[in-house]
Amino acid sequence: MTTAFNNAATTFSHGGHDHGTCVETALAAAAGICTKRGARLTPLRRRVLELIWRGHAPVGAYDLLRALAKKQPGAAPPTVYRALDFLLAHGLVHRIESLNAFVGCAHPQQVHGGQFLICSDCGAAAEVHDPRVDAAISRRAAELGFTVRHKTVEVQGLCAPCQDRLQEAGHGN
Amino acid sequence: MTTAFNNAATTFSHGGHDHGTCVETALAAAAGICTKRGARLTPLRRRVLELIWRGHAPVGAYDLLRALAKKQPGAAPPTVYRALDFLLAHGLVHRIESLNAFVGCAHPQQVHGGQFLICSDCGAAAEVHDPRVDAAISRRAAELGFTVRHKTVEVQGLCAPCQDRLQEAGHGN
DNA sequence: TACTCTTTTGTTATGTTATAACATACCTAT
DNA sequence: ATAGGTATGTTATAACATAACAAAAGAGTA
Ligand SMILES: [Zn+2]
Ligand SMILES: [Zn+2]
Ligand SMILES: [Zn+2]
Ligand SMILES: [Zn+2]
Repeated sequence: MTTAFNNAATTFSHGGHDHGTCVETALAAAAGICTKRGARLTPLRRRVLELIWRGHAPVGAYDLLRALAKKQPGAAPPTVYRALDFLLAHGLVHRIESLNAFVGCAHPQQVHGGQFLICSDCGAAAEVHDPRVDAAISRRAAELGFTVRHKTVEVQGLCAPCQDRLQEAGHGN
Repeated sequence: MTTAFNNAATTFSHGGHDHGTCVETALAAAAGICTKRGARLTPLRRRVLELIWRGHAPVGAYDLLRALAKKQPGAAPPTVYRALDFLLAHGLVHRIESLNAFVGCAHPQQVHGGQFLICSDCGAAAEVHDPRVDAAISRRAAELGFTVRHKTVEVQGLCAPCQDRLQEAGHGN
């Protein structure tokens, strides 16, 4: 089997993976998608996507702005929010509602509402697509005559490595 | 069977229900819970809870502040955020992350993370507790070694009455 | 009662996130 | 070239949230 990048295990591996490959994969996928759709992944938009992919933890718009402003003094809030709007519209990033922050999409090929596991300790957010979760929500909504437009599932907790680390640290107490 | 207040059908009934009863039920339940716990549902906190229960649509903190300020000129952001902190801590209201807004809890007796169906048209948010949704999320998290602390499920879409109304309006086009 | 400790509320200031509105630059096609 | 659309620059402001300290109110005790 081929190595799967941008899955939950990779996200929570805390640097124990080749993150350069994550970024390359994501940027290449984004470029391909935009070309196919006739959308323009301009240098600015590409730069913002790159900044978001600096890690697996969701990034705030003003963090992006600060990073952007280092090489681009004219950058202002609309600069980054417009880029984010573009990236969101094309499914290249997701907004994490409970953090007011943005994270790169692990599977931008198909349209989807994301389900996220967010580690309270290391901050990483892993995108998962559990059809059972999806089906359970759809089923319940249908029972109530509710038409679903978008599902938000965000689970706060501790990833396995952080649990282990915290437990280890606890031994000393 | 007794009439069930504050369920999804009631929430989406668009005024076709006795909302006074919703409010009374909620305030009485809140008072009971606070008494039992030795927590103080002060006039201010009670007033904020009452304002949140003016409808079934989530309310922003600054909307609450404006409403509060009419009878209480000294009210400032901390006034309302403190009251909200209290109400959240005691499970009397929920925060809707995707709206930065707050809604009354329909079942404050037991601790729970809420699942919400939010109508994009009328704005109402119905709290549901589907054990299958809950179980599916827990199961998936467990498979990935992720320890769940809090689940956020917020579904945007159209409630049945709004669908019907929009479809009806569409006939004229 | 007077005291003291704790909780709640008042008050001012500031931090953080997001958008409105209009100007300019840049592509693309005729 | 030039007109129309898309993207970015720029300034201002709206919307959401918290920090920090002061004053008041409640609850228990001497
Ligand atoms: Zn990576
Ligand atoms: Zn972690
Ligand atoms: Zn009601
Ligand atoms: Zn509705």
